[in-house]
Amino acid sequence: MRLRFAPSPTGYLHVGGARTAVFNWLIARNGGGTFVLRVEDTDRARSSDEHTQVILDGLTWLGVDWDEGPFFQSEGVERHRADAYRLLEEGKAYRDFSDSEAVRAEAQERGMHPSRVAREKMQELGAEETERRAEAGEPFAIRLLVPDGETVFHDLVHGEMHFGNEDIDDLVILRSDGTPTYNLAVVSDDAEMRITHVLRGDDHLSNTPKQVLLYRALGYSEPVFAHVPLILGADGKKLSKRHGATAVGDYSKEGILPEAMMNFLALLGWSPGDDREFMTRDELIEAFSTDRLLKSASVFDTDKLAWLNGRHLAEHPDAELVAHVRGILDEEESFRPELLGDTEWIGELLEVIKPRARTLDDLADQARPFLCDELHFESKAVAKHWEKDPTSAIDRLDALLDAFDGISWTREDLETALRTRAAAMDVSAGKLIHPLRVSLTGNMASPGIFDVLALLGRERSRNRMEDGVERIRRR
RNA sequence: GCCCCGGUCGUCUAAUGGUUAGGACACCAGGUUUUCAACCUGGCAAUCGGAGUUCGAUUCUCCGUCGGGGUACCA
Repeated sequence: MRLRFAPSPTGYLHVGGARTAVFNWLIARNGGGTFVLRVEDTDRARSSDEHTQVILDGLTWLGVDWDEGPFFQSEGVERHRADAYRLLEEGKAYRDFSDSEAVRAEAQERGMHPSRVAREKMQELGAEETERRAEAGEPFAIRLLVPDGETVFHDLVHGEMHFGNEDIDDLVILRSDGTPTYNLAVVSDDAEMRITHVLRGDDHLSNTPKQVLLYRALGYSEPVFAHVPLILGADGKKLSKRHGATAVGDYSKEGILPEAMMNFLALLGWSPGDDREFMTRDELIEAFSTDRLLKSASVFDTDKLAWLNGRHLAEHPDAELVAHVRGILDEEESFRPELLGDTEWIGELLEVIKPRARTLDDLADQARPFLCDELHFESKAVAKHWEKDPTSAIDRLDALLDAFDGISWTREDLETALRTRAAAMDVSAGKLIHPLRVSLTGNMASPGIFDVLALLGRERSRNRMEDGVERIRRR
């Protein structure tokens, strides 16, 4: 089994393309096949090395690795050209000297397809004249001469497909400037690379009969086709930039984990058949099969992706999470990277912040009060728990400073001390906890307050509490 | 216009010629709790419409409708 992913480097790696890549990769890995990467850069004007690199990086990030390539379609132009000329010599294609603009206008006028007008012109011209003009160096395009009849092929997703050849135009296979067109290039390349399974987006379904005709005309053996449905935006329209993030790179920037992205993408247009949704890479490879591919388009639901990411986050190795958090917090001036060295402490921290985070960005936000000295005070928290009743807030922080004085700094003892003091003051524990949380984290919400105290340690906690008292006084 | 593809809760999906049409995300309610999450319990919610085949169709067929793709000397 030989499969391929063949993106054109005219933009970033779109999630739809990424999903196609994932499907191909999954099939290859599941069945011991070979996965080939081919960059379709025949459209020179729109292609760039930069885009190619972005696409390669995106695949690598996702964990989609290739066994062969990347090959570049532009490297095969000589072969493409040779294929086109062979068809010409064999009478399966013809020269088209006409001006494409004029032909299109005429076709429009006569209600015909442009290629049929071109075919008519070719026939009017006659073989001799055609030959003469070619020898005189007049430029021409080469069109495939579509035979009468019907083109039938099998699609793994859609079943047997029938197309009447009268609906297939005599497509240009070689432009008048000598460059091959897409349909010829893919067929020639897929044949050359001995691709056995072509799985791609539904948008290529209508191209397939043309390509099948090309395979047959060239005498190349046809691959098995599978056309997977498209991915839509939340409004049910084709996913585009106005839906927000559509590039794989956008999601990596937002703190989505690659294994979560792959998991989510695999579930768009495919399902394992049971109720499993959270799946590791290995589980996906194990479970994947083309016969469970779906026919209908699906909507890219970022909420579900976020949920899935949270699940993967919980299973992700701590060391890597720490590296990500460091990357994000490095921007922060008061960041103290040396704290990351204490693996036991970091482990405890991650344990309490992981369930509160869905993305790596969330995780960094949660970790910030513990890893940075400078707090970002949430105005809502300050207003509610400090400013509404500043006197009580100060009293309560002072009381806690006193209550915590000299005790062993453990979750249990801290809790006992706080609750005892609350009882003595005849207030609920929450009344002490809320202003305390603001002083320790600057936030409205945080992990359990005794976890926060323990994680911060005596020194940093007391400093922040004292600083809190100062801040309230100054207001 | 012509050709082609598709249509199960808001979303991702499961299922079968006969089921109370299942699960998940989201949402709502309750529990837990110092907050926010996480977690537990419960709830809301779907077979695009119309014919036909059949004892019985969500499932099979046709028509319609809606959505999508193609119809380039783009890929």
